[in-house]
Amino acid sequence: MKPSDPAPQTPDDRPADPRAEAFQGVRAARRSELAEDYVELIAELIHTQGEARPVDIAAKMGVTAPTVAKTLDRLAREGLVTRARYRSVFLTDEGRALAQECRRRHEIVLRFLLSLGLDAETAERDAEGIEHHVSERTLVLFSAFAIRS
Amino acid sequence: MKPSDPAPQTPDDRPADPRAEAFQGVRAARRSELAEDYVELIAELIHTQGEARPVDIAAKMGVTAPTVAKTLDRLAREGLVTRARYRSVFLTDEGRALAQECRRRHEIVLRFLLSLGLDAETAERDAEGIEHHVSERTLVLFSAFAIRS
DNA sequence: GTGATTTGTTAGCTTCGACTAACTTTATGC
DNA sequence: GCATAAAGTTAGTCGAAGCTAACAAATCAC
Ligand SMILES: [Mn+2]
Ligand SMILES: [Mn+2]
Ligand SMILES: [Mn+2]
Ligand SMILES: [Mn+2]
Repeated sequence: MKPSDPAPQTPDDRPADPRAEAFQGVRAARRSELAEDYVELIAELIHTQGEARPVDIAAKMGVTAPTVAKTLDRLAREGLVTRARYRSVFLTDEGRALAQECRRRHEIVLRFLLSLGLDAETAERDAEGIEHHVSERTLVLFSAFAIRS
Repeated sequence: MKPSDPAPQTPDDRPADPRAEAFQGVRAARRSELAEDYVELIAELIHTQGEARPVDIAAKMGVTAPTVAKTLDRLAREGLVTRARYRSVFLTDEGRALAQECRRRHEIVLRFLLSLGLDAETAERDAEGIEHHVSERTLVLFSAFAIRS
């Protein structure tokens, strides 16, 4: 009869499966990871060096200069940084807020791993990846554990 | 100029910066994340349903069927799965080994988060992302903590 | 001030991971 | 057995993130 009446199994963008929701959440986090690492690093460079130059960003990130340039353009498009040709990079208010939030998370995760007994180098490496995948709830527990230990 | 620069030159493909190494490690982990989630899920489907069908993979992953098809082709190219047109998917020995390893990590991270006091839903969601960024050393500490608590 | 070095940009290439649209094959219902 | 529904595939698009090569601008050394 009518092949279009019952709306069978995929009601629009509903996953309907808790697992699918988890994976979608992870994919969403993955999309913001790079922006987060960039603004965090830019804030740090501005703080320690006085300015954030693309060449330093490239060195710290371990990528080439053109990669940095393209990414910075994207961040500018997204309103996180401002830049002028051949000049160093600045954070917008939004970028600065994000950087601060990221730094906080990074710190919490790092201190937590260290308080668990992990060596500094591994802790830094793990934290750099984990920080983008911890919920606010988990951060609360991490903080509590680190303080109490 | 800044005389505080510790690494004045970048001779080969050497990062020379510990931070850059961390970021490169994270990027490497990112590249295997999807393959890991797929083989883990495929193993689970084979175990619980008897077979791993693309339609079920798509539902659990929360993506569309063509996305699954393309990813499965890539996994086949990489020697992790085998497939025949219109048939369900099988793991190679290598794929099965990877799946087992991933399941182990996933379990450790999940149990750790739960033992910290996190609710089940958030724990599952966080574990799905974190699992790809924990070193073996960290896993040891996670296991020890979960057992001890 | 000029030449060399460093830094930054642009163009173009590649792979990945997502999507939609359109099609084919397989399975189901009756 | 056949029509229809479900599952799977193919083709094509898009943006992100990496790279190299080549060039332009800025800065340094002197
Ligand atoms: Mn990070
Ligand atoms: Mn960080
Ligand atoms: Mn995962
Ligand atoms: Mn997993």
